[in-house]
Amino acid sequence: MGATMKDIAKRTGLGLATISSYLNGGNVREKNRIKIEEAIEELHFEVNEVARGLKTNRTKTIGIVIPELNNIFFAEIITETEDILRNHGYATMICDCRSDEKREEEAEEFLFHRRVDGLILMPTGNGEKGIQRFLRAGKPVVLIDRKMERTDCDCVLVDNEGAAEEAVERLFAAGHRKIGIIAGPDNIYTAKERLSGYRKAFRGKGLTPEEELIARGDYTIAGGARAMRELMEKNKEMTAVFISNYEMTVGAMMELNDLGVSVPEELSVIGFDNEDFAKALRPRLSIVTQPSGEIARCAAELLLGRLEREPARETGTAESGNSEEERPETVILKTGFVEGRSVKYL
Amino acid sequence: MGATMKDIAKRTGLGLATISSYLNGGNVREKNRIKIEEAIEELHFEVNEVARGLKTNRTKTIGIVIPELNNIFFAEIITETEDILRNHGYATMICDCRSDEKREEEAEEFLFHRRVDGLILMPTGNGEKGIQRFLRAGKPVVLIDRKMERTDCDCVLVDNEGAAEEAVERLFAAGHRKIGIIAGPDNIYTAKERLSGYRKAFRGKGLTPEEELIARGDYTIAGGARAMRELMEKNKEMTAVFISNYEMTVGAMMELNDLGVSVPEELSVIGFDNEDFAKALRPRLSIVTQPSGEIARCAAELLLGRLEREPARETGTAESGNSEEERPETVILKTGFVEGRSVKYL
DNA sequence: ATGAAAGCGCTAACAA
DNA sequence: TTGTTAGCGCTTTCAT
Repeated sequence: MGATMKDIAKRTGLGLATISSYLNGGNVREKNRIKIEEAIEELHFEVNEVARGLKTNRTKTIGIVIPELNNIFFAEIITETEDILRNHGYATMICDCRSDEKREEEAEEFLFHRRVDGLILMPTGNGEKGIQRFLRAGKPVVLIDRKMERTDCDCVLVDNEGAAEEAVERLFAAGHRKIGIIAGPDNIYTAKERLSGYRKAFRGKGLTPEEELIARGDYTIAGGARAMRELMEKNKEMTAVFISNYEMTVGAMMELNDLGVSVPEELSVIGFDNEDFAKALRPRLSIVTQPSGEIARCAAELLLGRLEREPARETGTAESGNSEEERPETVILKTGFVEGRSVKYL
Repeated sequence: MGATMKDIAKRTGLGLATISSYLNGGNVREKNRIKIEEAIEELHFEVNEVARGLKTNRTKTIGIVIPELNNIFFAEIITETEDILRNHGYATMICDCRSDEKREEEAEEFLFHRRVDGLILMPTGNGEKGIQRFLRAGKPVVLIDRKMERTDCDCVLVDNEGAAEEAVERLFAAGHRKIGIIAGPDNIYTAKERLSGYRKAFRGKGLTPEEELIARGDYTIAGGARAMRELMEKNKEMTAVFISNYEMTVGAMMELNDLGVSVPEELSVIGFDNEDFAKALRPRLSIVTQPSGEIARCAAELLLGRLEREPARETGTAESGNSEEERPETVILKTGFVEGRSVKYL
């Protein structure tokens, strides 16, 4: 089932090359063009991209590995990326690794076997093995959200440290001093940076935060709830909290609900990400926002750029061609802040 | 770059068929097995699934077309589906068509050209053209969330009408009579069903809802907000509202915030989907929930079932083989209800 | 158990 | 401009 170019050739009495030429926008005599188009119509011919991919060694497919699809921040990035890539003729294969390092590596292997032309990765683990495989094959890799020290590829980040610092500074500016933080797991890049920004804000005031004010969440809703409870129990004098990712923000707000703590009267709160959620809360939550669209555009641009520049270089020769252009780039984007009514001015 | 089976054959002195046999779990003399494994190791050989797909006419890839990836309900289904499929060796190509019929059809064409083995579709439009293309080629299609009258393929739905009816009945049971609804666009299957359930609940009480109590949203956050405002303006006596999808629930709650309406004192509310959101609100929101995991499992199961049953039937012969098994199935799943504190007992 | 050879549907020289 | 031909990397008869 499914007509092939050969069928079209036979039907029109033309050669394979002519059909191929037509299909790829080459010059074909008007008369033949019409014949070909008729044949295509009648035989319901549709190009087989798989065969094309085998021949050209380019599948026009990009792999995306993501910790959780079921996470609005990542999902937003993916949507936009997929859109851009598809507009450039690229399909995307998405693998959700459920924040599991092993599954992440399996996904990379899986995608490599399917010969995707490039990889967009929001890393869960620190394993470079999967990435190196791509790099060695001359396939571009773009990291999103998290940096990996030793790996040589493009990278799109936001200024996590600055974002956290600014958020905490706002709390200071509102007169707060006993400011808690719900931090993330310390093996995650963004979590480290955000905690570091929190500390930096204290340092800027010549202060050092008490250790009890720092609660560890695990970037999940449940973890955020747990951390908030812990914070409330250990810090009777705490007047404000900064929550360092979206899921934990949801969890923390749930917990405050359960505890019957009123915001901002009894506790001021600044959360993270997802404007829609923030606006639906009462009172509206002040949050740090990340530019997901811009992140997606940057990542897609970096990837497409390399894809067009290096025409599937077959040889893995160490010598780099166009020196400047080939160097990995790191783009750092600014975060935003959306003011709600969850911070009380003391 | 990248070793091929031919390289392994040369290296080991064996024939291509033997390597292929080894790779596909066939029987190979112990001695040769070791040789092959060594060669694979040294040459960094990795199977080329593209070539395999061309030969076998099965890409082991499933296409998914979805209205909005950036929508928690769909995203949850996708995550689970992708997981199951990948565990069965299938990759998934996801296309977000942004609730646009034209883009939906483009996506279907796009995926067909890439020769995906099957399609999971959460339809936006009513165009059957894209689907027919798959069906004609003997490729299974599973519809999720929305039925299409004239199309002959498997389908996984929830009991939308029943869910809405039950929700409204609960409001009746709490003593409400002036119950509004934020309905969805009437060209969307689920929206029609849910509105119908609302009407049915009234009928069950021997009543008919006033038309002013029915506001049209468009299944978006902004639309939900708009509809809620409209409802509040037109119905001064309204004591309760049922909101018929998640995005509109978020929007409606935002609007109630802005209007300073307190829930449930001034207005009782039942929303839709997303337990996490519902629990983070104050007071907790009562909601109808959909079994996204189960939907995903059903869809994957139906698809994999057909994929295994019909071994890429080449011929498009009209006669159906195993009569019973081939008939399209429609699965209708039950919705759930999570009780919050957003309904006042009058 | 293994090898030889044909071919999946396409592209890309090279000729004509 | 068009036709011929040789693969891309794999699976799959059919022999051996």
